[in-house]
Amino acid sequence: MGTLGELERSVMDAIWVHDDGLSAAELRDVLAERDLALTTVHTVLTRLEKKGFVTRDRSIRPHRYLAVSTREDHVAELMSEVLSQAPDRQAVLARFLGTVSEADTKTLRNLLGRNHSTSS
Amino acid sequence: MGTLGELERSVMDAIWVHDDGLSAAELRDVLAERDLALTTVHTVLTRLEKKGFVTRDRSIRPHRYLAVSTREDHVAELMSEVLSQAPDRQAVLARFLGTVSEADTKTLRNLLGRNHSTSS
DNA sequence: CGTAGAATTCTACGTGTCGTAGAAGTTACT
DNA sequence: AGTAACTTCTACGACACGTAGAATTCTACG
Repeated sequence: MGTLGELERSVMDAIWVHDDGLSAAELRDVLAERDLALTTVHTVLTRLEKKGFVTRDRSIRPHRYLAVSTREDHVAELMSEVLSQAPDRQAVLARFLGTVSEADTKTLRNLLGRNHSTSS
Repeated sequence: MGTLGELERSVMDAIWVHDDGLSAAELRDVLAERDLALTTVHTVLTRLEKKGFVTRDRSIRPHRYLAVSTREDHVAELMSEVLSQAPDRQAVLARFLGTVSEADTKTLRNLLGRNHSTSS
């Protein structure tokens, strides 16, 4: 239930870039290449709201649409979800490390380097 | 184009468990709870073949269906795909580490521990 | 070699989601 | 109150997927 269509993704991308939120009209302009009707944008926004990806500020008139979570949080959550699809997490993580770039592994090493767990 | 429907996922799960492959009839039995017609299983298998998730051994008569890659490889690939959805990979990885279990971080530490890159 | 029975392929339909947007309703400002 | 902008309602076509009947192709046995 967390899947996004193509237009929906584009809209989310735009919203994620604008942390202060945008109105439907602004969104239509940002997505100008698509040349969408304003109502189309509204429909998508309503669906994204229903899916829990955006909230809207109804207190001001051109309602402003805001992302519920950052793109990074969203993607991280998706990764966890995906990881949980396989029973053998270790095997998945091993293969995952094999597919990512050197820079990514370096990042992970850094992040894991500090904050060691002193368990058992 | 790498999405699986619900039945498709169930079928893949069954195929992934049986590394030696299964026939359509065997699959129907494995998915007995669903009480599917054999033709339904065939349709799904054909679609999964078209999507590149399974191959079939056409040399023997009850064709045997085999997974193209292991579930772990598949999931790892999905994770990489998802990760690439955000431009700030570092931020995603940081949040990702925040969402996974202690055991997972330990696994990652182990995997990253050895095999250091001696780059420049 | 012919044919029955099993297996495979072809075709199709119902439902749900998504891109798309017109029409109708609501709000706000003058 | 009228009008222009904004929002909601409703809808339709396309596509994916679950589902499966009908048609075709194999294969083994007599």
